[in-house]
Amino acid sequence: MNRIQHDAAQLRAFNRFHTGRIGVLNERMLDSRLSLAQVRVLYELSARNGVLASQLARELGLDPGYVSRLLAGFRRKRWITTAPASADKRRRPIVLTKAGRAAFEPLDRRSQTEAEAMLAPLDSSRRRRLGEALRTVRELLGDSSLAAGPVVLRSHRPGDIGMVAQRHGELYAQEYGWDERFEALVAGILARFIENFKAERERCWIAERDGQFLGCVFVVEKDADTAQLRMLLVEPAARGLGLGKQLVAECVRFARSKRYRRMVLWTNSVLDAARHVYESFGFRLVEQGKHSAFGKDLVEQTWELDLAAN
Amino acid sequence: MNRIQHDAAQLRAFNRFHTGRIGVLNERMLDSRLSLAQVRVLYELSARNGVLASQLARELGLDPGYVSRLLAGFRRKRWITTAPASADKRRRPIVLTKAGRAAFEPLDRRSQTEAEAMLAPLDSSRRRRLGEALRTVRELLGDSSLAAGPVVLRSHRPGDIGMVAQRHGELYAQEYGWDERFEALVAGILARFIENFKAERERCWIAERDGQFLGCVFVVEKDADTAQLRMLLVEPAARGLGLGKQLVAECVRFARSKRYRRMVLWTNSVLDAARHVYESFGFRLVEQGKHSAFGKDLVEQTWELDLAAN
DNA sequence: TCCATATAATTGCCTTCAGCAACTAATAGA
DNA sequence: TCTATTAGTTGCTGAAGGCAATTATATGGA
Repeated sequence: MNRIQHDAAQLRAFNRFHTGRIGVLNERMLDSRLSLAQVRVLYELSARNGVLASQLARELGLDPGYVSRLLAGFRRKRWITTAPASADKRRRPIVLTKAGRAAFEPLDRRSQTEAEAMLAPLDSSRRRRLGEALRTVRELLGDSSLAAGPVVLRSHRPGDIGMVAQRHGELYAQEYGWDERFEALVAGILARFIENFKAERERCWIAERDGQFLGCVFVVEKDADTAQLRMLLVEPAARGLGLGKQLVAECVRFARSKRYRRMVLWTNSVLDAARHVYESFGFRLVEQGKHSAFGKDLVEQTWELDLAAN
Repeated sequence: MNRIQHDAAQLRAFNRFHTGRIGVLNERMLDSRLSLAQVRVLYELSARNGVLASQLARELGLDPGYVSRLLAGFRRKRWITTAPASADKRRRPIVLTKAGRAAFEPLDRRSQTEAEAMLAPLDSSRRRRLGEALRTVRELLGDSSLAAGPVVLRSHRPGDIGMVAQRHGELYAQEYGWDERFEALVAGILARFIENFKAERERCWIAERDGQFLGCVFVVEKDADTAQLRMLLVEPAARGLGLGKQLVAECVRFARSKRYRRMVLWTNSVLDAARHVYESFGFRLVEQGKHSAFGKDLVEQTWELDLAAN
């Protein structure tokens, strides 16, 4: 069994577990008179005012005729009414009545209570771990309704040094085939960064979203007048957000505020995306040369930005 | 909304997502003539020879009468037979016939293919992340059938250096309140380990289970006669498995095989569990002294093991 | 030893579920 | 203006599946 087959088998095992664990709870919904389909429709109605029957059918994967009948049933109980028609007279947006809300509310509360009961045996750190895992699954299986949190920049704390080294190591291995010596180089730089850390002259930014590492950048003192930008990294998952620019902008702003006169950085010709970011800030290529490292033949470059200008 | 209510809401959101995403796929099982219940029963039958109808009903949450009818249907198609009765004549263990297996096999393969298709858009690191998340969810929601894989020891590869540093940093921060300078120390040691790596004299072991980091240990050359054991770490989740002993045993065996005459290690008085492991291998405390590091006052110790003995 | 009680499996009865196709009404496109 | 498409409804129907009664066997006391 190869890797993807194994992963798929895991996914199936999870699905069986989940239908067993959750599905059964739902089947005859919490000893109300309502079927699972009815509850799902009610939930949608309560969450989104004015949905169309056709939307419900499509999104919940139900037969349109069946949905029509379910809705007819709700209408008979006066749980829903048809909203004043829009321009298109075929459409009849559905809204829950007060009675409908009242009928749904205890179900909703009950289901909430069940979920809480499931979490009760877990301590808060486990709950957080569970929450992250659930979010990860949804994200990776492409839940479009999953609202992403904001990107936050923060300074470093324990665990970050290793994380930054690890992501450098894995990413550059994946994308450029560099071997573990690159990761070691980064680890060494990071180690020195912490050991000689000058809070007034140096800084790092870790970008996260929902606790997930998205990228980082470091500014270290090269000499009294020169700041060095190091270890700019943007996760593939975060590309296209302008995160690289944002991180470099922080560095430049910081360096200016600390009265550095110039900023330099070392990079590599294969890193196209990064180069474009540097260029956009006015960095100029001042030196380059071939070298061999990390199991590859590379062209290293030194870029410089005059901070005194403009 | 307090914390647990929020978490419960997340769980419910996940359940809705999952039933939408997976449930629907299953409903009318892959355009075969079989219902979801039939497929679930078939799956159980194929996985466990000789189950009882009552077990199926209980474990899948189905009505016994319904199960009986499903099985009668299968029996009519000659997909199952009743195994020779056990001592208890009420019980009729069910076994799949060859025809039953043949009927299930394409379904199973199809479902496997569907799962693979779902994973196809994910690269391998995302797949690993997904697999971990799925496993976490099952573990935390108490899936008793979750069998843990074997613990495997392997050598290092890109990403490990950072991971090892990160776990040192986070764990020691959590458990002993050491600050990020400890992580930096570890990162520096790791960087030098890779940069000066002598494949014939040095080695590291990373312990994993199901792709999850469980612990590590390193052996580096101190001088021609002396091996140094460094960075022994066992994750809290893996404690009690004897992993610490196993890792140290690998180190000692390796050092012996490379003709080192002694093995030394540096540790700290607060690390009780590790000390016991060292003692059990015959390490003797040869030196200790107070020092301040990582924001704490500590007692560092040097231990030594004579490899020439016995 | 015998009886009350429990477990395993089956069957009859019945309601609800839910797929399919035909149908109406309104709209959009050519 | 004609045609195709979309939104929603309705009739028909087989299957799903809950509940209770029934049979056969086991088991644990008195």
